[in-house]
Amino acid sequence: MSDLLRRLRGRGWRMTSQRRVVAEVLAGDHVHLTADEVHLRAAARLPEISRATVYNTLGELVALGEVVEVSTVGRAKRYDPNARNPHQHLVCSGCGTVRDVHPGGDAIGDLPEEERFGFAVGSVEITYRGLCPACA
Amino acid sequence: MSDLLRRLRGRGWRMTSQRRVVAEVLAGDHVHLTADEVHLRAAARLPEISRATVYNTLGELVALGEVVEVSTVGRAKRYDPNARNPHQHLVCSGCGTVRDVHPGGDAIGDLPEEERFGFAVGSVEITYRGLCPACA
DNA sequence: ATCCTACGATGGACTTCGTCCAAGTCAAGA
DNA sequence: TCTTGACTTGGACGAAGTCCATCGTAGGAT
Repeated sequence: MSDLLRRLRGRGWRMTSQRRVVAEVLAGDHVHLTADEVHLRAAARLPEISRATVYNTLGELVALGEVVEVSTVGRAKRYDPNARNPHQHLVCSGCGTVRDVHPGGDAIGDLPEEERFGFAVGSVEITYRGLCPACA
Repeated sequence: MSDLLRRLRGRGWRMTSQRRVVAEVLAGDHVHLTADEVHLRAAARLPEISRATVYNTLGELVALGEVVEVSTVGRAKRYDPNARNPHQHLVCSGCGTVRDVHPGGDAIGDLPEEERFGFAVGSVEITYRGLCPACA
């Protein structure tokens, strides 16, 4: 939506048709797409867009904090456009569905000083695993 | 260690020199190695061992629950031989090093009922990210 | 102890995911 | 409208991992 586009413009992003299309694809559905899926959907609107541009743009969106990379075990990275609303993921071990969840608690605070090994801990990523109603 | 080897043998694993070497490499240090590092170390003892065999063996160890795959964003998978002792991970965003940590708190309990969407939540995986002293 | 055979190992081709680069294009400020 | 440097392109490249036909061998059978 233009919300995202407006924010990007406000940060001095040079607006090109390619970047607009990628941003629109991401904002369109709140699904977790792979880079290739983003490219596919972007190409539906702008056939000449190149893979390199999609990768570049996704990387920039991640750097700007507008999108989060979701690490999936073994497969291609997925991009989560819901970055402004901090959340975690609940994954069905049966069918792979991903849902956004908002646990309470303070996971970073739960890591004791002596377990930090001098690291500057900046973020925490929590993945709940289980079976969805359909798979149970 | 022969602990691991004994368990594997007990499960009907056909013991070959390649599998023994891979298991020994993993059990040797409690470090989180990539498949390539495992191959490198295994080849130091058994020069002819192939990459495919290392991948196969690691996959089997994971399937048997003896080793856990650590998903790292954008880097090669790492293999954690410490699967029998539940723990979480602290990952350096700079160099990719992984350390085992034991946070307090009750992450599963922190997920409210209305955020579970009817899932039977069985486990939680927490990854802390930050910069290690060397990369900071 | 030796023989058999199905399971495991091999290595090279292949796939997937992603990055890099030189050259061309174009958004937006002057 | 002109200029310029940021952006895009496509193809080569690279890293990680899988596949497969063939060969070797662990370990049960004899």
